[in-house]
Amino acid sequence: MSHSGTSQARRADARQNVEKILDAAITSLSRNADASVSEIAQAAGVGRVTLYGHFPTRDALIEAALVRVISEGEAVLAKLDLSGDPRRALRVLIESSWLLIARASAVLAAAQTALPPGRVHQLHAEPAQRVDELIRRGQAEGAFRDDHPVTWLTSVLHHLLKGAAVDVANGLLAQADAPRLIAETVLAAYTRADT
Amino acid sequence: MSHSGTSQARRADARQNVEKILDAAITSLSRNADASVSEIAQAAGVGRVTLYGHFPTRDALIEAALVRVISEGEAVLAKLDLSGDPRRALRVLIESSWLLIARASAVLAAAQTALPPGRVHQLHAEPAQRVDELIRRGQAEGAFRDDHPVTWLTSVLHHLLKGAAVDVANGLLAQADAPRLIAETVLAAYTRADT
DNA sequence: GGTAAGTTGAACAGTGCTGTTCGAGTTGCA
DNA sequence: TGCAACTCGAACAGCACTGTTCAACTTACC
Repeated sequence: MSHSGTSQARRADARQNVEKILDAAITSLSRNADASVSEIAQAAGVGRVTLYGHFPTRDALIEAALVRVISEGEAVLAKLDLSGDPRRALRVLIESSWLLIARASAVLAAAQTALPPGRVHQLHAEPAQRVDELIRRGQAEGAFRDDHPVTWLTSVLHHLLKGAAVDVANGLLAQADAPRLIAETVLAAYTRADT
Repeated sequence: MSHSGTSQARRADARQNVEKILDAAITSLSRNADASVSEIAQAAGVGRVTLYGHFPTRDALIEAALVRVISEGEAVLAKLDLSGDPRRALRVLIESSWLLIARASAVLAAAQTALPPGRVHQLHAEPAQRVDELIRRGQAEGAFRDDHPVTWLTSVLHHLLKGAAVDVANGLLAQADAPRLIAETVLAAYTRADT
């Protein structure tokens, strides 16, 4: 029952419960950024005490959920072929990962208030850099506008993804339409307007 | 001391305190979406009991703050000349009101979790429609792309404004650069990209 | 089948919040 | 000057949550 350690020789159901809890944490935190531990435990179909058996504190649970959702995102990102035309690459990136990224940014927001400042950015740094490089390359090749700083362009991508997720959650936007609209909008935003 | 009523014959310092409280509520909620009543009272330089003297409940306070920040926005919006070239109008709209709108959306987010669902949208409907009409007109005149639904275009504007505010708060974006970047990005996003 | 590992609800202490009451102190205003 | 309006801190009850303990239970695994 000792939480973590070197993660060895745990009984099958224990490991399974950790998974269930993390899943429940991610979806619960997505719906409500300050979901209670009881709420998450219930969503996981597990007793509250069991949860505390695996995670010493609520913050630790949130951090674990964040790590998980980020590594999920990393896994998807790593599989993608982001070489070649930057505009195509960006489209691929958005269309194949927008749901995951939406989940991620929901948990990210939840973590932002619960974890020490900087910790989130630290965990998020690696996958973020991958996107960063794509955009930088796009600028260098003349595919994306270079009159805006990279940080702003990545920010735009981030906010539009997150915003679209919010819209879907609020029923203002259909799941199916989202990826296309996001991709077209981001590509347009990355292009200098004539006027 | 009776809260509200027909808002008459209140002593000067009382009215003044209500103002101080609302101001403090707006700025406090902008920093922290679930700021406590004590926090807000302290920020207003007022006792907690005094605050409860003016607002019966935390939710009532939040609603009042929302009403106030929205009407502030309305006041700014109403003063603007949004006729003529839609692209120019949109630029004017963003540059002259982005700070206010940022404040508004922060409080809006805070209210979203504290007020009954629909209430926020209800209060927000009027000023939102004004922007709606501008975008609709822009589409009709061929100034904005019409292959995306109006709801999405307004959403894009909304999310970019809010996102920029977050970036500024996090030190990722300079106050001074924000309006220009937002305006140029939104205008680009409203323009069909060649590719 | 036996045993250690894991789960569970009940119950506890501690904390921080909301909203209220009270009594004493200030202060606008006529 | 006087009084009602207002403010204020202290202190209260109620609630929800976080973590912890315990003793009984089920279950994976050899």
